[in-house]
Amino acid sequence: MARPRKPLLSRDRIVEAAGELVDAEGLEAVSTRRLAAALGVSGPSLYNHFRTKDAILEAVADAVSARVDLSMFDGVDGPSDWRPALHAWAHSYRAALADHPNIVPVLARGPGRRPAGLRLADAVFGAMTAAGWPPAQATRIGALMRYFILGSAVASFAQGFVDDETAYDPADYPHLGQAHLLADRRHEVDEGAFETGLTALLDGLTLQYEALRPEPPRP
Amino acid sequence: MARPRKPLLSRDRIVEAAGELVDAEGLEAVSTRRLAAALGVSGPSLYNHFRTKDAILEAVADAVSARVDLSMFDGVDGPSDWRPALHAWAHSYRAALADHPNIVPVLARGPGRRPAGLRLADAVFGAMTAAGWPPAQATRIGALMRYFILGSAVASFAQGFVDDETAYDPADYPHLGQAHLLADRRHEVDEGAFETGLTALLDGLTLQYEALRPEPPRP
DNA sequence: ACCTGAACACCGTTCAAGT
DNA sequence: ACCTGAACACCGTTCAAGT
Repeated sequence: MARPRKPLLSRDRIVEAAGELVDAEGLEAVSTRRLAAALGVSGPSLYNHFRTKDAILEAVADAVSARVDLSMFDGVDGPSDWRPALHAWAHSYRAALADHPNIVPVLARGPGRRPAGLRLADAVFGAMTAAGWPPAQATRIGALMRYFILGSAVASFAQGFVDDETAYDPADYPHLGQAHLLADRRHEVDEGAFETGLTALLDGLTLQYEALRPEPPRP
Repeated sequence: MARPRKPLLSRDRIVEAAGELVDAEGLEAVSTRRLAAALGVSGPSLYNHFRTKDAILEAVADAVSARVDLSMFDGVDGPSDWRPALHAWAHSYRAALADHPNIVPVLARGPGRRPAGLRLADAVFGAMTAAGWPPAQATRIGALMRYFILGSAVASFAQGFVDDETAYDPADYPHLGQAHLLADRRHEVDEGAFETGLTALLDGLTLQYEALRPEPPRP
């Protein structure tokens, strides 16, 4: 066959298959030939729909961003709204990344020109300024939340340790006696740390917010 | 030449050259052939000193971990010490990563069996427990600090936006009108966000610490 | 022990050729 | 317009051969 009457491929089909391959086997497993084979097509065909392999991965990443709920920012317009919105958003964001951890390194490169990534950045910034944060602070909040959430997805703590008791010699690492157990409890550990960190972050931001708009002095 | 009387290579020389290549041209630029050429040697020679290319990158990453100052944890043994220690450590850690941003994705995979990475995890955990944090909380602090610090290095906010005004159509992204300026001010923006986030995190942890050991009730 | 060139099974991407 | 096979310049890694 040369050209079929109905196109065999579409951008959507390619992105879907690429996403499945990334989820199942990781970023390194995605080659144009492997992906094409999964779609029943030859390697170079993909280049009729995307300029590069990287553009395909960007599209996969953006599809993940698109699943992050932003609706909690809609009603934000005062001092009492921003905290719960940020909390709910952070959890939605993290959940989306946890569903597709292998693509996170691509997301970490930034929104660039990816529409869903940009919508996300726009929504946070808009909501924080609406809540009364000065623009420079709103930018910082968007940035630091990004650090924490992406960091939690890309730099899992528990998963970073090896499930091998002998790897952690007490003579070298006196406090890592239990570290080999982390791998087993990794969801528990990483989720606990995420919630603890998120709460600390929001508590700390609340202090800064209150310092920004001081209570009227009591008589 | 076949085998020279003095070895041409050593693990240290390889790690040093690999680090320079990563810093100068990025992770993707490191191929065994390119690295070997920089060392005046043929590709397969490297396999006499490292089992895989990945092991070389792990060694480069560990050399970066080794430059993180841990001395501030030495004297920690009470309630007033942990916060400044954590603050100083976070800055030292971030500075080390900022010097070698291209290797951060390798570091993000976790300490695994890398000695410097393990020493770092050991020191934080040891200091937090010494300061009176319960072990489960100490683990969480190590994890959440890791998320934030690695996240700030791997998921730069300012660098994530494109330096192109037309990329951010106000109709699509009403609040990103200034986003194209972020690239220019990226150090300022990312450093400001890091400090703001770190302060918030430590403020929040301080609240948790105080809740843990309540003040003796006032009569 | 430590280096070499040849070889293997892969890559991403280009391009002329087909319909 | 959209697919194909052939081709190019690369990869990581193995291995027999050399000293």
